[in-house]
Amino acid sequence: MLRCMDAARLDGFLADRDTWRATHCSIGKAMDVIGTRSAVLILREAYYGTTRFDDFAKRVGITEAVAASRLRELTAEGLFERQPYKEPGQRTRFEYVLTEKGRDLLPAVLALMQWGDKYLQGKHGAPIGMRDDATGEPVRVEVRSPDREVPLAELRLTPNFTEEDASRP
Amino acid sequence: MLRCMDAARLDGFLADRDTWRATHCSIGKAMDVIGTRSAVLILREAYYGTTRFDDFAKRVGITEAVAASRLRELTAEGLFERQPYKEPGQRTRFEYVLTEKGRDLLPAVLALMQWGDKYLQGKHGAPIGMRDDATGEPVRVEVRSPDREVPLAELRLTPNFTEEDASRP
DNA sequence: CACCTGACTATGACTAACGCAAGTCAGGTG
DNA sequence: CACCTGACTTGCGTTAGTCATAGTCAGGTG
Repeated sequence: MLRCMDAARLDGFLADRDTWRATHCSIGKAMDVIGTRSAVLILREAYYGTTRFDDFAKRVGITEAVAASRLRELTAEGLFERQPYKEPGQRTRFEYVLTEKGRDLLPAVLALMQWGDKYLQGKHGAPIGMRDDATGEPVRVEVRSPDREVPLAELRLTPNFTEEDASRP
Repeated sequence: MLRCMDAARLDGFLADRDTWRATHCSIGKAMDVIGTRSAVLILREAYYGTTRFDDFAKRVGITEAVAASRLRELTAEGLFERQPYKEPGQRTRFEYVLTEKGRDLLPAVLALMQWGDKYLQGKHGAPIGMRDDATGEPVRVEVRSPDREVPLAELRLTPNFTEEDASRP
C-alpha cells in the first residue's frame, strides 16, 4: 500500500480501503446494463445511425435471437425507445431510437475505441478517425477538470456517503 | 436512414452502411479484453491502489478462482505486470501493478462510472466524487476536440482503411 | 518441526451469452 | 389469395463467467 504512485488519492474514510466495499458502485451497475459485447456493439451501430432490427443483427454480426434479447433489454433499461414508423406503401414497423440515456454512453464507448485503437490494432492504427464536424479538429476522450486533462495519480476521490452506508448491502 | 438526427456523420464509403462491416473495430476488440464485470471491477480496484491478489478478490467481491482467472488474463494482455516484492521479515510475494496500457483504460472506466452516477443511482447521486487534486475542480470525462466538447451529432467519422479491407475478415 | 498465512488451484454446479437452424406472423404486393 | 419480407421467436448445443467449498503449497514464525 506504500507503492501507490499510480493510483488515485482516496479521501476521508475511503483511504482505509479495508473498511468499506464499493457495493453501490456505479461502475458495477453500469456493467450490469452494458456488460456484454453485443450490447456495446449495438450501441456502436446506433451511434453510426442504425435503427432497424435486421440492420442491427446484420451489421453487428450477431444472430437475430441475440439482437432481439439485447434490444429488448436495452429498451427496458431506457437506452432505446421502440418507435413506430411507416414508409409509404409499407406497413407500420418499429425502429429503435437512442434516448438521451443511450446517447450519454458515447464517451464510454468512444473511450473503449480510443484504447483499442492505441493498443489492439497492431501497426495499422485506428481504422476510423474521429473529427469535430464543425472545425475539422481531431476528437479525443479525456478525463479532465475545466482547465486541463487530469492523470490518474492526480485524481482525488471523495465519499458522498457515510461510513455506515459503506458497510451496508 | 433519413432520421439520423442523433447519429455521427459517416464520411466516404462509410456513409453507405450496407457495404462494410466493422470487423476490425476497436470497440469489439476492447470488449474481448475487458468485457466482463469482474475485469472492469478489478481495474477499478487497481485505480484505487489495490495490488495484492487477496485484496482484489475481497474488495471486488468475487471468488479467488475468478480473481485468479481475470488477473491471469489481464496480465497476459499486458494491463498488469506481476512483480515480486518483499516486505521485511516476509517471504517474497507478487503484486499486480498497472501498466500504461492498464492505466490508459481510466477514461473508459470513469465514463462508465459517470454514466452510472447519472442514471443508475436514483436520488442519492454519485457515491464518490472526483476532483482534480491540484486545483480542487470537479473532474469529468468528455468527448472533445481541442476547443470544445463535441456532441454525437457533430462527430465526423472518416475511414483510415480501403473499401476492399472493409469486406475482408 | 509444527503451524500460519498469502497466494493460489481444484471440483462441481448453475446461468448467461452466443451461434446455428428453423418456425411464426402480420401486412402489403402481384 | 398465394407469396414475400421484415421482425421477430423457438429449440438446441456450446462455451464462458460466476459462486461455493475445499485443498495445496511455499516460506517465515514460534
